[in-house]
Amino acid sequence: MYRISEFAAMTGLTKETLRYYAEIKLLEPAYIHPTNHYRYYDDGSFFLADLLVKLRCLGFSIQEMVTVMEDESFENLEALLVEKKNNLQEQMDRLQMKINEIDDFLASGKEEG
Amino acid sequence: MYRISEFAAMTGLTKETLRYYAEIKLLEPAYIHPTNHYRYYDDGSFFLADLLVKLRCLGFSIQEMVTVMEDESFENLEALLVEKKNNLQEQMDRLQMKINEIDDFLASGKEEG
DNA sequence: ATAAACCGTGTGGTGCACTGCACAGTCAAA
DNA sequence: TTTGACTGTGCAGTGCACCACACGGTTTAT
Repeated sequence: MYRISEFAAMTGLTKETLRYYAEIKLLEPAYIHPTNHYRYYDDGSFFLADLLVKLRCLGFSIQEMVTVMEDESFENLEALLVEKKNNLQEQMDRLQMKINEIDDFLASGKEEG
Repeated sequence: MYRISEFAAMTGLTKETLRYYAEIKLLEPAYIHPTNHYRYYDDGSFFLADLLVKLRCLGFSIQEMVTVMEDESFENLEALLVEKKNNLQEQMDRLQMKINEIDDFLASGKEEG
């Protein structure tokens, strides 16, 4: 069982983020001391926190991560990953369109100037 | 000279956005009535507003647009567009990396499952 | 026993780019 | 002249994902 600071160091999340994740029930401590309310995390918590860090890095929003965590068997995870991938692909397409627009903009500027 | 609602309809910006842009001196009305403080816009305003809409669509932040507008001759515009294009390219690269990570994630999941 | 380090709660702040609302003055048409 | 549409100001709120801080209790090491 790890206390919040130790667990923060293990996961790369800050203490504040861990408290926040507990508050919104995204990642609840494995155990909370009944009198002093200290949060304790275990190796199961670590597995989940590690997954959250990965998902966050992939661009998952808090709400999407909540959806992932709500399904303890993670059966939805693959579908959500595929969905996120499509999402990212659309973002890329939009960025490419903007780059093309800038190129047009620059080209038209050169003709006039 | 156009009043704010008419100008909003012309540009596609909302009245509130126009007031906000005036407040932060991104796009100031061509004329402000001295007693009732009504904002009036003209065709020069329209040219600028149209540019702002395009830049916003390209992903320019307010601060970047302010930088563009500060230079009335728009001599910096081309350099800023090139910079923004590189910026967008980097964003695309990061997105591609995330897509690759998801593919790895999905592939590793298939092996184990 | 005491000091340092740690933990809790609660609340407010951050940055971005607006949006919404209340209240009040103003203008245009009938 | 009255009604309704329009405009102004000022300020609070939005969503996201936290961060910072004050204040006070707890634990750990010396």
